[in-house]
Amino acid sequence: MLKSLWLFFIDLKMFDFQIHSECSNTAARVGSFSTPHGNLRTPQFMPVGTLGTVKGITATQLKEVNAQMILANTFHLHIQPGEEIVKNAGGLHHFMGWDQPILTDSGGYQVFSLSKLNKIDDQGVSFKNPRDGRNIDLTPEKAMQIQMDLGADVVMAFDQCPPYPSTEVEVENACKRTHHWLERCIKAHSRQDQAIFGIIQGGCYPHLREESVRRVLSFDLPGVAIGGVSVGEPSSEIHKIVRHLGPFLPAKVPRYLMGIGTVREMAIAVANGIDLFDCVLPTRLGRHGTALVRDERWNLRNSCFKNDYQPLDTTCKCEACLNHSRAYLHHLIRNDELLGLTLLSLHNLSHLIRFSRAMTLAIEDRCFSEDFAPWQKDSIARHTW
RNA sequence: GCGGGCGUCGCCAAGUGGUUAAGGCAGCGGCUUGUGGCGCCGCUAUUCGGGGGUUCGACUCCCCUCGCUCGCC
Repeated sequence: MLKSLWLFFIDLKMFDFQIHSECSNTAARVGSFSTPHGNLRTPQFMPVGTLGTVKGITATQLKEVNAQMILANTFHLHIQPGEEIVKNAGGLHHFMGWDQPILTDSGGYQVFSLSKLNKIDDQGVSFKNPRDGRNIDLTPEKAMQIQMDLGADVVMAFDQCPPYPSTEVEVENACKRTHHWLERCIKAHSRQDQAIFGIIQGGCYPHLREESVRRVLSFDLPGVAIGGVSVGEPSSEIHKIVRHLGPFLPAKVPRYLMGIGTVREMAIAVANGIDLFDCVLPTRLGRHGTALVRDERWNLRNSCFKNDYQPLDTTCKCEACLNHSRAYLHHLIRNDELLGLTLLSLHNLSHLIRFSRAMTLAIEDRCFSEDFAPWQKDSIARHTW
């Protein structure tokens, strides 16, 4: 009794989510989520650092663009260097030199998207390591053990993420499996200094989403995520899912929309009560030579930037915009210079994090609306962006 | 000076008589949403150094010419 009380106390202290401000006419809210490695202000965008590094970006640079939490990936870190190495290094924070919050994805998505699956059943999945072809078994228990060894602040339940399109029966089966696995994940997870988030599945089928959210919420976890989006469906489907699920999500915990990272999707999600995002898009676009400017994408390879000596985005204070011209970035990208990839990735991260901050300010200033589009001249939220 | 070889897109390069002249690089654009710096998709030579000729038909054969290149004197 005493012990459970004490654990409850620790739980509260380590993972307290507080709402600071709410929008009057939407579900948008400003909050903070405490973790053993510091507080996370929400709404917030998390850079993705699959292998324990946001590709091409240093921890110092991440802090300069005000990144607060990053996502690392169980699947990739398990394959290389292996959780033992990370554990022996003192955990992922020490290993990668990042002293702020970290979330680890369970690897469920990668198992289904990246590897050649051999077998999937209620027990778990068996797949070929895409690196060396060796067989790897992953179960909810194993995924939890790996994540406990990695030592992130937030760990994700091991889920089955069905592709798009999938039949109703396929999605329903994936949901059932995800719910059973969630129960096993919770049983297997024993680190009190880590929060575990459950994942809602259900594809584009509203009644399956509803059933999933009910099942996941029944475990009363410190956070909840909407999974199974950004798997190839049109963005209008993402909007529908977010709008449909919003009213079902509990107010007291952070709500995380997995894999989303465009300003439009983020704005609509925040309007429906989402607090957290992660996405590979800003860094992947950066590596492919594309910069996010306002709500546009600029391909810096394009010859129109050859003689353009203006900063990329005059409203941005990132290293790329502060110190360099479009012409220089164009030159770097054209010549496959690593620095170009770094600078554009950095700018794109800065852009989405700045956008998170703009939404926060707009909610606090009570000028957030369903269609939060501060890049538009007639937007009431324009002054925050 | 004599003899041989070669000239096809900015670069490399298929094609040696038959309908719309491969491909690669470069160039011009596009795609990218719980990450392989991976990659994918369009567009880019009405014309084969130039000029004549043979032929129903010529990048392909013949002649002249220009340019490059190798060998011999």
